Amino acid sequence: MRSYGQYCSVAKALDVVGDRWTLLIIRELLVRGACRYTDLKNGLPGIATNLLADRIRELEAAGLVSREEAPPPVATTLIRLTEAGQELDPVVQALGRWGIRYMAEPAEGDAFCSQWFTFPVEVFLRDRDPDAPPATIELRTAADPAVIEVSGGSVRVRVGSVSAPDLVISGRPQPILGLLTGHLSVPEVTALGVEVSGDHRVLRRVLPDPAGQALS
Amino acid sequence: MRSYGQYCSVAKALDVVGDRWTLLIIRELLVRGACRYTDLKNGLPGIATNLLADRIRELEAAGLVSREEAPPPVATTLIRLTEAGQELDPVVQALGRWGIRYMAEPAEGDAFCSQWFTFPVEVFLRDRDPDAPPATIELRTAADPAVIEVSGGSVRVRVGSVSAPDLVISGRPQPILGLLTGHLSVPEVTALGVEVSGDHRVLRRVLPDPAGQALS
DNA sequence: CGGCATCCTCTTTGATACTG
DNA sequence: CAGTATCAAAGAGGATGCCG
Repeated sequence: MRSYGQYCSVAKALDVVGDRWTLLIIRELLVRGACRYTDLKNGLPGIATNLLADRIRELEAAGLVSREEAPPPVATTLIRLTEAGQELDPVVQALGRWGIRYMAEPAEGDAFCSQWFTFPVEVFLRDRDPDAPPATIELRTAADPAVIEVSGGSVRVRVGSVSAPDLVISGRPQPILGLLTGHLSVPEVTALGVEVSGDHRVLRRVLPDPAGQALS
Repeated sequence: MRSYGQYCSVAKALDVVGDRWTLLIIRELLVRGACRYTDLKNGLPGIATNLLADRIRELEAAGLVSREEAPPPVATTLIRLTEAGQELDPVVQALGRWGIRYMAEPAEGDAFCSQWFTFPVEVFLRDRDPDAPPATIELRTAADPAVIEVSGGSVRVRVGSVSAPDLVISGRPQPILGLLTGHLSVPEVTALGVEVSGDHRVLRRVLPDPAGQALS
């Protein structure tokens, strides 16, 4: 990217990460951890392959990501964030919080990946009963399933499945997001075609107060 | 900007503010408050005038800025952030903090504007003696002067001058920044051509601890 | 398959000149 | 002061090809 040529830390930051797609690549590496080239490509629907290759090279040159040869069983190169790259977390978080205002719209034709549930969950969900035994919620959309793990005061999301989830939420991403952010209640999302089956008390455990009350 | 087409709040945020120059326009409006077109142009050295006009229109359409006709004495239109625009402050702050790592380099040929002192000051300076009377530090570089106002527990920066500053710091932006961030001491910046004249105790009042000790 | 490189088209930008 | 007009250069997007 062409430098802004301004002696200001905001401009300097954007000199490095202000290019199109760059912060979304960082987002993927933050929520997924180390990735293969193909994982990145799948998590960034719409990116041109040459552009992804270019950006990874630029990020590597800037010291924000590094490549690592995985040992024989996997035998591929993994791309991971360096410490400087990880320190972009507050930037991506701030963007993710600010952008939540645009998630209410239907998003016709938008792509969706289950790891993107991470942002709303980190912002809105809390483990309000840290001493209770660990619990899991499985999220099932058209994309891969994701699991919310609630345990000892922390709430985490990861891509994947679990053998016996306490609660399963299936449906379109948008109403599920409405439920997780506390904007919609269980009856409301059910009316929107979302299926919520299992132990509803887990929801009360993680949802913020006003929504937790309105669950019924 | 072409949409990323991803149902993710980070991507949605970048759909709106991810264009080149856009976040720097927000930066100017955050640190300067309402601005005329020309003020923005001066605070964004390097931007093409048509691009600035385009971006302002886009930001207006997105509801992040609004235009306001100033009353007769000024008789010009002011551009100001809406509430949604102001809420980008955490994003710009996070970028500004992350970008500080690139401010150590000499920045040969970079432009500088005095309002950009705002970011390091907000990050690094504190009023450690809130009950002391208000104090002011004037910063003089090749650009317009700026004033750091220390009063009642808060530290602010504004463009402009003051009649009788308690302390005056003159020189190149880079070593002055080193002083304000606590990376350089007064003797060190003096050796780099910075002149510090007045009541040095004001510096002890605002600088963080380790540097405050190392002033002598 | 995973991991790119090439080629081509289209859009965005940067620089400068000009106007109400 | 507050933009618009013009045009060349750079960058993005999309398709396809190559190689271990």
